[in-house]
Amino acid sequence: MCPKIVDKKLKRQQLVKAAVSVFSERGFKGTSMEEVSLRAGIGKGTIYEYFGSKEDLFYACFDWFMKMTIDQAAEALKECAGSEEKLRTAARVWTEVVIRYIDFCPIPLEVWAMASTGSDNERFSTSLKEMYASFRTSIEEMLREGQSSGEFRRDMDVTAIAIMLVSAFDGVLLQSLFDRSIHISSYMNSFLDVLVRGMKPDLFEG
Amino acid sequence: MCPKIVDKKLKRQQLVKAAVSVFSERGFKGTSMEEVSLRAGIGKGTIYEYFGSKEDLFYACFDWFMKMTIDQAAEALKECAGSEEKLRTAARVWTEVVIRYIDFCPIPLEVWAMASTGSDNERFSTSLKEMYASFRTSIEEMLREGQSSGEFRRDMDVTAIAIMLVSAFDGVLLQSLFDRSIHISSYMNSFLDVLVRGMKPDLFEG
Amino acid sequence: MCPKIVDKKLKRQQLVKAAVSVFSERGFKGTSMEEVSLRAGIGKGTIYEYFGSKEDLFYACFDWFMKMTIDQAAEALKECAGSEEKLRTAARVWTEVVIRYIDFCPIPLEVWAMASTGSDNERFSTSLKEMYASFRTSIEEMLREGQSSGEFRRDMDVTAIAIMLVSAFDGVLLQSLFDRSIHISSYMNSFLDVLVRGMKPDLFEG
Amino acid sequence: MCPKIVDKKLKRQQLVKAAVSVFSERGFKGTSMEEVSLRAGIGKGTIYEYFGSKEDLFYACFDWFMKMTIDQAAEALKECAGSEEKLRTAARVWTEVVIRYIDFCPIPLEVWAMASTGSDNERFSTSLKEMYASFRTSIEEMLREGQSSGEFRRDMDVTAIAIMLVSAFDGVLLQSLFDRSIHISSYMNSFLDVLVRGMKPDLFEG
DNA sequence: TATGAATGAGGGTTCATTCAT
DNA sequence: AATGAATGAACCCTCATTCAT
Repeated sequence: MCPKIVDKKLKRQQLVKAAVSVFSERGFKGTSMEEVSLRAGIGKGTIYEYFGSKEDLFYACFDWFMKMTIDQAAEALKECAGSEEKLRTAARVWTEVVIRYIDFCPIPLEVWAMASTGSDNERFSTSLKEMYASFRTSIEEMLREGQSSGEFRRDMDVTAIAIMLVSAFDGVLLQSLFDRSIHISSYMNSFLDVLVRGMKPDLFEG
Repeated sequence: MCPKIVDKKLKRQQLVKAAVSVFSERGFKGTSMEEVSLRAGIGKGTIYEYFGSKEDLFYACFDWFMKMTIDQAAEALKECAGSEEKLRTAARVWTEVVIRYIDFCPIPLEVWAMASTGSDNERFSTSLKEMYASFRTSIEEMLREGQSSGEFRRDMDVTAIAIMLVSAFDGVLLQSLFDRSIHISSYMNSFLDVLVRGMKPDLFEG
Repeated sequence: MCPKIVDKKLKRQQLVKAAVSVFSERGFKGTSMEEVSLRAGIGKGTIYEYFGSKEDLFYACFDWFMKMTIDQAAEALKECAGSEEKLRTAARVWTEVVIRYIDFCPIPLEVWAMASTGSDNERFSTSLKEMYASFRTSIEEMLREGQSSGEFRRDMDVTAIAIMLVSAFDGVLLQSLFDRSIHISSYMNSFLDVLVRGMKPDLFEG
Repeated sequence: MCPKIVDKKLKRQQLVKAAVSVFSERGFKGTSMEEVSLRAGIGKGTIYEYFGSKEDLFYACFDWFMKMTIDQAAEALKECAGSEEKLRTAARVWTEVVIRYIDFCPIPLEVWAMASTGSDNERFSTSLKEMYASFRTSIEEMLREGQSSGEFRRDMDVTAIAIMLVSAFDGVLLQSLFDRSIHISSYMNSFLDVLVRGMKPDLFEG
């Protein structure tokens, strides 16, 4: 008469949480649906009530990671005033995410690997491209804003800087994974010091 | 007395070549030994005459990629004079390798993913760490040389710059994989223009 | 909430039954899990729901044979009075088991072979040794009982007789396997007639 | 002009010797032709110059064991006078063979296992049957001789005793394999003491 | 005659997915 | 809605045998 009332949204989230931890530890192919179900404390078959396939589940995990990152960045950038401050804030947020969620960082790495191989992973490469485009555009805007305001010199290739900054951000994620003793926070700052100096207008220009 | 005479070294190399192309397309787990054997034009069992396991074969592929990169860099750096030139040359070599071998770049990516998950891949994470340490040290040396010669300012964090540069290099590899339309060469140059400016001593210092 | 309900114990037993018949026909190495699954009328993968490996399955088959033999012997010996009667009953039970289960006797033979070669079959050799020790001890007890009661002479080497009797029992199993026309039952009796006569005290002793 | 002169007989024997040791350690299926060739110090393909198949090679090993046993028995029995002495000599020879060649005894065991399973091992079961028939007949003859000479009583089932004795001999081989601490020699003697007493005519018969 | 590189059929095992309950 | 027993395709690896040299 009255089927069991279940908060499917909530259960789905819990399932993703369990899956994230397993995928992070074992990688996509190394993870079995059975282990996910055990970690989540539910039956193996039940996963398929929430996700159509292992890939769907994995995609949800990646999606969680992406959204979490974007949210944190948006939140932090809301209150920033100057361009340089924004840039440094973006770097700080990314650093914090990497440090805080380092255990789950194998997931985006795995997605990179999946997107770069195989042709049937349209979904992953599309998401990745969108995310990158979005990040890059954000950075570009910051830089352009800085140019308008006179904070940054006008003769620099904004797109290039943006792309390379995003690259550097990805790179520190990678290195943090293999060598967790690296203090990416201070490195990132020292690096930005130099880079920002290179972006400042010449003093005598004015 | 007179068994079939075969150049095992050469055949091994050809096998690695075939394996590199399959692993690049399908990833480690997605690659079957059968497909490698077909691509190499040999029998499935023959692979095991040259490599003890699928993992061994994959490691050989990664090793090939690593050595190839290092060799090209060493070759190019031999004739460089100034520190900035060295830095730019290193960037150029990396860019060229990425462009030229973009189809095989999924392999280091896969290795990154393997090294970050699972604990039974000691070999891969060790190699990776060594390679990173070596790259970082090379860059550090260039920077320090520049400091000694007065090309670069003394108050910058050499280690931080080195780590972040290596990160940026890795990052462009990643982005190139997902968006092959990116002109990493020019981006890399523009980026270095800015960074190097930030590393130059203040004019009025002297 | 209501998964498929299966009597796993029962199904496990049925699986062992099927496996016993295949292993008997083809030997351990000659048996494929596929054939076992076909004989059992289930899918190949299903076997692994019940047994962790082929060796586990085989061990279960041997275990079944051992336990069955021991049970039958214990049952029959319960009602025996005299020592000679016990001895003859033990012989009869063994004979009956051999005749009745002759088709499955290759299994203990295979275990013998496995236990005598290779060092990674600890489990099998341990079980075998335990079983032999148990059999030998039982026989020894019968003989000693007979000595106490005056049925058997005191100057015989009880351990030696016990060991040799167990050996003879094994031996008839072997010969029955290769030549099924042998009437082991009557041979066993005739043999015991002679042996028992040799074990009786000299008439004039009293 | 003049092909290398090789003593094929000798080389064949050396090959069998190597094969015997490997088969004994690893069993038939567990032995690879490669390991045999290594142990024999020759090329893998060379084995096939001397034996048509792995089974042929194994058969040769078994044949070596059989012939060796028979030869030793024949040699020892040549000089025996009385029936009991012959019986005891046969037992002693068997015991010595088992002790001396215990490391190679897995081979007849393996043959038993092969002959009892599979239908395509005609050769092995035929040889086994012949060997058993021969052994049994020899024992029977000894017993009958003893009956004729008055050493043994006439009312015993000679065939039964012979079969059971052969069984007991096989059995001690088995037990020696699993428990090498057993002193089969003394056990065999003690056992024969009892059995022979049971075979002696009643004193007052005469 | 001797060799060992090459082969490919075969087998144990895993696991995403299905479906009866 | 939830479950877990069942499945079978897929895959890594072994190894007896062949054959070019």
